[in-house]
Amino acid sequence: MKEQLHTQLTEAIGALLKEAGDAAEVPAFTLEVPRNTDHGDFACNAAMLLTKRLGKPPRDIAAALIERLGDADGLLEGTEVAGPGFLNLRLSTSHWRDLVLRIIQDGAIYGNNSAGVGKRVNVEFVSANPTGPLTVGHGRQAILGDVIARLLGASGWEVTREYYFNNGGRQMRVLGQSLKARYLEGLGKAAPPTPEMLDGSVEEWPETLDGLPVAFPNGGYQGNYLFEIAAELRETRGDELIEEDADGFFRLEAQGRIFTEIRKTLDSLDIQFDEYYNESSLYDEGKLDETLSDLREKSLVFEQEGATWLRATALGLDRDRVIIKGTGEPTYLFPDIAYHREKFRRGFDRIVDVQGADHIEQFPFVRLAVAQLGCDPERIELVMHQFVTITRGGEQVKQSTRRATYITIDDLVGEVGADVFRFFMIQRKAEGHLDFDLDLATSSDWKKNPAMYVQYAHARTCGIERKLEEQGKSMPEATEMDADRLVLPEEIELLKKLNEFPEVVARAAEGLSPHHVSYYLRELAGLWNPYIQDGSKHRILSDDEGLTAARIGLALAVRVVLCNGLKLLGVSAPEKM
RNA sequence: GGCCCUGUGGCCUAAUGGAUAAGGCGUUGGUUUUCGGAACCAAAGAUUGCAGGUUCGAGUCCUGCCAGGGUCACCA
Repeated sequence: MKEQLHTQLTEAIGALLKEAGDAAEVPAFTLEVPRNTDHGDFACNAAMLLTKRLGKPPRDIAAALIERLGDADGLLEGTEVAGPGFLNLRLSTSHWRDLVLRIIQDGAIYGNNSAGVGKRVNVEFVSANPTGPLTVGHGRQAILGDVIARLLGASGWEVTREYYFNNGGRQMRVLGQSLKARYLEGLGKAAPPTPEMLDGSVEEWPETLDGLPVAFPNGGYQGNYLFEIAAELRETRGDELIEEDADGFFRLEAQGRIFTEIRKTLDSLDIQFDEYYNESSLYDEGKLDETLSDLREKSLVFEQEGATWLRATALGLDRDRVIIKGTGEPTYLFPDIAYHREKFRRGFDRIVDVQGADHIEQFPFVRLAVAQLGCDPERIELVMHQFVTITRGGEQVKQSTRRATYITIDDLVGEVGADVFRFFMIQRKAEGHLDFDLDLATSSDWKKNPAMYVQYAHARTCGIERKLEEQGKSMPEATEMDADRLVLPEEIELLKKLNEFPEVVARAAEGLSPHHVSYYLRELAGLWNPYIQDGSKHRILSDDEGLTAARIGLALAVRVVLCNGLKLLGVSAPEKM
């Protein structure tokens, strides 16, 4: 419908330009739903864009356009010139009549669009190293990535959700050492570090304490989960693992168990991945060597002080970076470049990386490096998100990774539930700081809790159907739902809101901005809850059968949109609360 | 110090370059005390951090400054 209007406008503008002897292309004008409802259902800015080319005042051009547009084949009921030269277009009533029926008929697919049909997108998110439980920061990323994937899916894209499993490097080695230390400590074969050593006030650690060696590495992982794994190992294996390698058995054991826990956590949030891309496969398949020699061919690699460097300054960046350490081990950056190149080779039209603010510095290096390898850098997009703070009782909860006093996703989901957790995590745009207010999330005053406010709006639409049943009446046929009977201002408001949904989805998907959807749902619920609340003003189930059918139609349409919207957010749409 | 992100009513925030900057929380004043179990209406509250610039038009884009956060590893 919007497309039709757009086409008609383009034709009218083209005709106008031709008349004026201007053969150039029609400029890209906007056709949008104005904030102010007095400005019609759509507003177009074309006239103002043409002032220079036509040398006429914008309002005159607008008037000429209106003349040529007419009623756009019955689509429009009113057109007018407004403000500095906007074209305000009002849709004919038949459109509103059709809307309710269309929503009900489309059902689960209402709101979808075809922007990405035939194209493939890769969304990489979480990608946490299995060194410990997922924290709240990972949680934000998990929900962001998942909802972005859902939005792109609703826009016709073929989506691959990917988790980059990065199990090489020093961190994992330290993890193995930490686990082995806990194991030995429990057997009385090693001494645990003192609290002073752990909190960083002792720089040089002693090799022994009370005659026992200190096995725990400086900077090791202090979380309780390692004690638990170690205890389990002692229970099942006794002391037979003493000779096992920290970087072998213990590292793999820790990695395996922790990753299992991570997947459990993700599962509890209803997040599944299509692909766990293993860093080590880049080594096994020679992708690193290949990338290195290709970069070398471009003179982007040099040796210095025993290490191999990427000449990033040649790409306009402010410093060069080591890609292979003096030890022969690659840094994080190197496989990451090869990895992104592989994403291109795997045939994705669009590559989306969801990353935390701490990772941001990495991105320009990867992007410019793969660009040198023949990949179109425009096709990689970064969704960067700031961190999450948690507030309880009006005070910020202190978090420290080093001391392992962080709050995990499991903690939080256990407290507020997956639905509230998900909704809260996409309430703000990604680049902004997010404060997770536990008092609000667990509040018994549910009206203040936006997740439940929206869910409740959905439950209420279902309540009407139950009520209908109680009264022993049957659901009216779709054809009886005559939206012409919906004439109250609040009903028109609702119809317009429902009409907006597909555009909200399209915009959120294109801009990789899930928060548009949560805002929209909050607004729709904000219209619907008061409407249904005040039964005296506009009863839905009344003696007037025609009106009843029309309002049931409205309720069903609202239900469809709330349900679809919540589904995009991965939040359940309960029929009863 | 370099680079990145963010500055919007008292608080939290929204706004594909569009018209009178939109919600929620809180505050104040009414209405309602009942349902289809989470009430409604109204009011107050803003120089969109500051100063320039770009143009028909800037919260949005550009430059400089100020403030907060992040990051500047042969960590990941």
